[in-house]
Amino acid sequence: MKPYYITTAIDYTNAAPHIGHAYEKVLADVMARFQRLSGREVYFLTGVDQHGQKVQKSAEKAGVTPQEFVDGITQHFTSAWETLGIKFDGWAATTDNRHKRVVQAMLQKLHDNGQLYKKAHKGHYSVRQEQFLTDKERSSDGNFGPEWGEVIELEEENWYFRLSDHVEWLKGYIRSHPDFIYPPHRANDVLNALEGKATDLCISRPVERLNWGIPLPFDPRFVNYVWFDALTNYISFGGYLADECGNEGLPKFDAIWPADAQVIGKDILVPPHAIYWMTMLHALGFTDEQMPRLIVHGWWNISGAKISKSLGNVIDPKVLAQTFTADGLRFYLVRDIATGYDSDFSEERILMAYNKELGGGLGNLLNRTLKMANNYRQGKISPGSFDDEACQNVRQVVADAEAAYPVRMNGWEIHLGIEEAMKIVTACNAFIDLTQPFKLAKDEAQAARLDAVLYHLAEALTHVSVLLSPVMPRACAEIQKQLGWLQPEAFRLGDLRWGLLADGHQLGQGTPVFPRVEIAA
RNA sequence: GCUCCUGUAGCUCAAUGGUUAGAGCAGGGCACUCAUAAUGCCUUGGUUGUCGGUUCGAGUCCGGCCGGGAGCACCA
Repeated sequence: MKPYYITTAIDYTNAAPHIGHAYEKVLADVMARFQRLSGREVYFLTGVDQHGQKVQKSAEKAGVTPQEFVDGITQHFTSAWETLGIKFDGWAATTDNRHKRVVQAMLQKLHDNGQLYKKAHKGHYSVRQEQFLTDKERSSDGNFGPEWGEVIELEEENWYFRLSDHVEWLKGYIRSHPDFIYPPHRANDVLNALEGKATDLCISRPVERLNWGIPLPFDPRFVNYVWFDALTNYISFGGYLADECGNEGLPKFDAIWPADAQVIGKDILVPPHAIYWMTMLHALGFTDEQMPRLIVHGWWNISGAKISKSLGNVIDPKVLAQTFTADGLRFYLVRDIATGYDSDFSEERILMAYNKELGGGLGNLLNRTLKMANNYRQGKISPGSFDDEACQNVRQVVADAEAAYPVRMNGWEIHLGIEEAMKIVTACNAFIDLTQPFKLAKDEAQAARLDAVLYHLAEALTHVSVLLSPVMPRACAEIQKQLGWLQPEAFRLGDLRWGLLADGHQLGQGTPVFPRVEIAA
């Protein structure tokens, strides 16, 4: 099976990352880790979009070169991803020379094939914003508002991509490939946007207006503008045209393409990814079988401005990670939203998810299990010979969860996959209250039963630690450390079976993995 | 304006046209003491936005109205 190639949108290096950036990367990272755990080879690409006018202007304002400026902002991203445990294989920075070479080679190819042409455009131009204005920019009275400053008539030559040549193909492709976009209802938006007259895509800016970009190889008076630069990262850093461009240190393109998942936000589906990106690939000669799959996620809405009072700036992922640990934040970000839909970020909810589900549920289960095992058996456990309905039920819950979990995860229903794993936690806590091992310990005649109960708890927890490891890699490693069980490097989901802990297994000491967070109201 | 989605418990959401519309959280009560004031059990709570239609039967299908949201290609 080909490696699982997963990408995220590359973030614009104009400002530091916020919770939305973090969510997308966590979502992709969870899927990448899940696929690795499933035994699939994975290539996970993420990165930053460093060119463009906003960067050029911000750098001028800051009195530094554009490269110095983007290097600074880029560090905010890389350090945030390190904090959050985002484990990517490839880093796509659009100022990377390997990327520039591919963009130029690609543009040259399209130029040679007659897919690009030059024409003059006359329209309303905002001097202050340095951009042409469309009717959408007009205010309700039909004029351009004061925010645009002086608006003049301007004629300018630019290069265009024959996007309209590929629209009919795209419509047919979307209709015949229901899996192209997840969730599928988004495809309607694309088809709706494709109704009406198709127009071509402007892909350049004169160097006088924009110089912070990649020059067109066949016309150096122009710089490439946005899409053929930013979107191309998915293939340039995947090894596309690597031989021809002399690029090294990249994957074998034929081996990893097409992307199994291009994780993007709903704001950049139409038109960039669903229309520009797809027609670009088609123009380059990619076949239907070589088209990527788009995973479109929703947004975290910040409802009301008052939620950050007691937490400080709540939308800064680093602050949240400090309060709830990186894994606590990762858990919340994929637990409290359904992929493709929006959710409201709420301080109350993240506090609840952390304290109740992780602290009171999973963490406390581990802690009470380890304390009892250490108090009654010096931490040494044995399955023993005792069995009853309660024990069987625990094993059944584990088996059911492990059957449902990969189905949910593969279908991008991460929150439901998590729910499956948490069912084991709930069942184990009920199992303790039912069997009352702390009472069994006082009765020597119940020794065999106590052995069975303790073993079932520790074994079930081991399984949970594997299932949740894509979501909370560090916390699950800590849980496994306390359980005295080291997950083998090559351990896969398919290796999960009852009896991971050997007879006589020595458990470690328990320390709260998710210490309770107290927040003053 | 055009296209599409949506309205179910305080909140977030489930319910191939078929028993008495379910679950989690929040709220209330009880139990327990191994554990991070943790856990378990029980429980209150709904005229399914509204009006009409189709049907033996409608949360589900159709239409109107009211409310919420999304998208509509040379904006990054």
